[in-house]
Amino acid sequence: MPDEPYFIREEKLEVSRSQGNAEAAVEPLQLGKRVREIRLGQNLTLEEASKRTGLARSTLSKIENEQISPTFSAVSKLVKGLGIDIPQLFTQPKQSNGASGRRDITRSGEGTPHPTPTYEHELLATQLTNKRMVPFKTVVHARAFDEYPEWVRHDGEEFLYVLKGSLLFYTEFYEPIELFAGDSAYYDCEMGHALVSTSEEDAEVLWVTA
Amino acid sequence: MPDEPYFIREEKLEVSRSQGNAEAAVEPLQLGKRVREIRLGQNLTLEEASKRTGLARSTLSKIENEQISPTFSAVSKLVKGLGIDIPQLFTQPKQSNGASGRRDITRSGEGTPHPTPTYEHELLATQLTNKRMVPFKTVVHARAFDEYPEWVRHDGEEFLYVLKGSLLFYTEFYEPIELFAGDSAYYDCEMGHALVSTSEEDAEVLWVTA
DNA sequence: TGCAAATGTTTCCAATAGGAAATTTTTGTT
DNA sequence: AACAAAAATTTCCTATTGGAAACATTTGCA
Repeated sequence: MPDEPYFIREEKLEVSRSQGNAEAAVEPLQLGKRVREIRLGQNLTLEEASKRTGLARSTLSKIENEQISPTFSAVSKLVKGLGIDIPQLFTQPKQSNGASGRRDITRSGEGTPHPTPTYEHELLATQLTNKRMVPFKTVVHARAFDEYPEWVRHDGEEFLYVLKGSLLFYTEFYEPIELFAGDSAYYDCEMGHALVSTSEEDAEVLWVTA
Repeated sequence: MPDEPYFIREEKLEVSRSQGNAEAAVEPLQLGKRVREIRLGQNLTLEEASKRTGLARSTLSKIENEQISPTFSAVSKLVKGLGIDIPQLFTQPKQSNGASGRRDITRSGEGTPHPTPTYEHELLATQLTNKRMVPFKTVVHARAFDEYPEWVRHDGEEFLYVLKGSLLFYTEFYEPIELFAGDSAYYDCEMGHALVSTSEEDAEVLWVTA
């Protein structure tokens, strides 16, 4: 079972989801569909997308139709060329449709899970693509700073809000500071950062990246 | 735009989203290096990592030594099997490069108050300027939709998370929907929107605009 | 030191990704 | 409807990936 990542498995049963949004059926993520949505969302033809990404028209077609599994190099080109938000690729699709009247509701606990040894992420609003922000709720499993092999660093800015419990907020250029429920922080993600729970129960935080 | 809260307007959102530029240097070096760091950080041998990810020992070795560019399928297995934080894989650690090491902590209740008839905002992280996002916590005083003279509309996108209580989320193009603590929403702000508390106590929400 | 087990690398080859061009499908126009 | 142009898919081929096993290196221990 741990063989195929859950979001790639193709023939998996369709978990039907309650709630309005009609038609449910959370299809396991199909990278191709995702890419196609994003491309069409930008009104690009394969030819144009090809120019932007440097990938052949035929290759793009095959990727979108799930006929091949692109190499990391190809995915990188896609990401750069189409300005794709990385987490988008790893989260559920779902049509969001044009104009600026988009809306995506995520019920408590119904986000897309993404566990790591130190954090347990729950990605929110994953049905919308092309978002400026990436929101997710996280349970902080880490109990000591040395559980992190290295600083977490990436592009952009991050807003952090402590929902439950307390934690130590480590950053590369500042002293660690303890945060409690209701506290928040805003910081540049290029600066190494890491969280460590200090409360009895693992702390819970809300994170938004842009 | 009518009704745009001034604090959003003033915040100078410099949302610089790099859109697709052709060609571009791809293959952010050292995917392999990062994988190795992460694996060693977890004290795993290639053999163990192989079991966890379902990739052959030799394949892992080649990935780590940058001898091959793994397929998306392989990368996915890596991510799932080793619990890798996705953005970490696609971005460079970029060491001291960052002049950007800003950080702003806001203690619970210590934000900058900004009351209106319907909302009571508390602006967070106000010490930092030039942010991409504007986070604020809000108590929803409104008890009926008609307390709003007109739709609230402004530029950008908004993420909403219900901290306490329950409320009705009115939007211009959708049916109103009731949200409870823990629920969240992501929407385009050009679409009229408004909140109305339905719980005994005024609902509290966290808002992030970009 | 010597040797065995464990870990990591390389080789070989079958499977498959990616590009160019041919083919098919869709779209728009008269 | 018929045709042309645009867009997407498929074909064919070469280059590259990924797995099994051989090979090499390191580690641990007597």
